[in-house]
Amino acid sequence: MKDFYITTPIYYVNDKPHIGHAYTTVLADVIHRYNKLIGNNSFFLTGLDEHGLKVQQSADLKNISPQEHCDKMAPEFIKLWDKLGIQFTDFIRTTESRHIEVVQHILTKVNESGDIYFDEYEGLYSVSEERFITEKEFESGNFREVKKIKEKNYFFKMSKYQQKLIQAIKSDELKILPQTRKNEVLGFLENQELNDLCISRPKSRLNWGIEIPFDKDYVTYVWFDALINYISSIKFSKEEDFFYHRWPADIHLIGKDILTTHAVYWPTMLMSLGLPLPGSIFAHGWWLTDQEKMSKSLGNVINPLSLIDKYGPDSVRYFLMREMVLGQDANFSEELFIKRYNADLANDLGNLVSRVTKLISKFYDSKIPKFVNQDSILKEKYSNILLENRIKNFEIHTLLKEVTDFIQSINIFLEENVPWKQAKSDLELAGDTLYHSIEAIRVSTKILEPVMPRKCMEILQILSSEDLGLDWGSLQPETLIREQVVVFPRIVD
RNA sequence: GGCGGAGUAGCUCAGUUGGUUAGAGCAGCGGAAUCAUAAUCCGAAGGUCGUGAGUUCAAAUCUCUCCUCCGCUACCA
Repeated sequence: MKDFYITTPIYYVNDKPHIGHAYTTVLADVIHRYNKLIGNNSFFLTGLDEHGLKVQQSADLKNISPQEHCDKMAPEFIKLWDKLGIQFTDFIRTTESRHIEVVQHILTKVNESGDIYFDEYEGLYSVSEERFITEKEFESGNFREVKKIKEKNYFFKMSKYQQKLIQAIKSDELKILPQTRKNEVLGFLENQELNDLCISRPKSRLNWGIEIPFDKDYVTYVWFDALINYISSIKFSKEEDFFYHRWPADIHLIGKDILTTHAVYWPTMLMSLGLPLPGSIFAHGWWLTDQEKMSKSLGNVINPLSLIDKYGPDSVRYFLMREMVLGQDANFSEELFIKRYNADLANDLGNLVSRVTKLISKFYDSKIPKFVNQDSILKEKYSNILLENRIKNFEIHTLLKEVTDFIQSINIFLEENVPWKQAKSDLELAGDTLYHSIEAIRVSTKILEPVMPRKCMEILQILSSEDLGLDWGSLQPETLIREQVVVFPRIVD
């Protein structure tokens, strides 16, 4: 069976990583880990986009070579991913030879198949920015020295695949999620004729790029180069078995700002190559901050990434996953973070762990008590969480809501059965209550583990059950509870 | 301008093909409990479901008017 294959965009090294990069990457990591949890082999690719004008300009400003600039930026990303516990399978940089070779191979192949032609391009050129600008950019009035100039370039026959692309999107052969993004792309494709894509830049103007293999005077347009990372990483054209064991990707995770490149350029490139299309493209929303509350003059601007140092990576991962509704924009503030953390992690889950483990220490000498009844309301509720479906539909947010609801029901279960009272008259009955409670905690933790790997491992270690799976009833009576620590200390202002 | 989305309790949002007193979490209020991280549980309160009209036995849910906000309208990366 083919591996599950998930990607993030490769991030442009012009910028230091910010919350948007972190969100996409955490989401990919979480989906990757969930797939492993349910028994799939999963391949998770992320990396860096290192060519193009802006990289060259950034390097020029610092008086270093573009490659040096990239080599300085790359560790910024890798360090952050390490901090956030990102377990990518491969990290690709577009300046690596393994990528460059594939890009050139593809250019050659597409050229030979007749999908590339040489033509004159006329556009609005900004002298100060050293690049062509769009009509929209021109209308914004932010560019002073704008000239209309002509330039010879190579074009990819994207328009040739317009109808085929519309068909693929309509039929969900290429699924674009969420639905509104699919509508957007279809509206765009059906209402106008697609133009061909200019895929080269003359070296006289820009030389930081991959040389066009059949014309030494040109380098490859950065998007044409960058998108190919999704297949160069997995050895397209080099190791067929390795490649087809992963391609097509199950999901390309992207921000909504790069929808067109992924939903139009990329699939048409694949069509030209005769490769299968990715299963889905998921465009997520953006993190917003309340303009009124976040202002420099008030001095209360917070860098979201600073929360990692302050409160730990796992709780940030949880917040990102829990707070953003699928595909929509979400608000970000430290206040929201603290509320969410205290409510779900400290008050509910963390406190519950203390509550139950301490009862077990007190009444059962720290050993998991025996159960009397096979079934309980908790076991039944657990069986209603359809983990696999949620993961297949990328409904991480809904899944987390279901798990927190389940955790709440453990607290209710305790209130109803009052094991601290039961224990005084009927140790066996109280033991049954506690077994079902602690097992419910264990499976909840297991489900949360892909989101909060380190913290959940701590809890599982307390229960001496790091190696147990998702099945209800795996926890064995007599298992020793280890020393309790406060896993999610409450945040007090 | 064109196409599309959204406007539901103080806040963040759920609300299947129209159908009993519109739901959840958080905040606030009252109470219970005291095993637990001043954590937990219960209860009440809180909404003319953006506006106006229409269709219907029945509309947050369908149709139309208007108001507000947002997205897309490519070949920047």
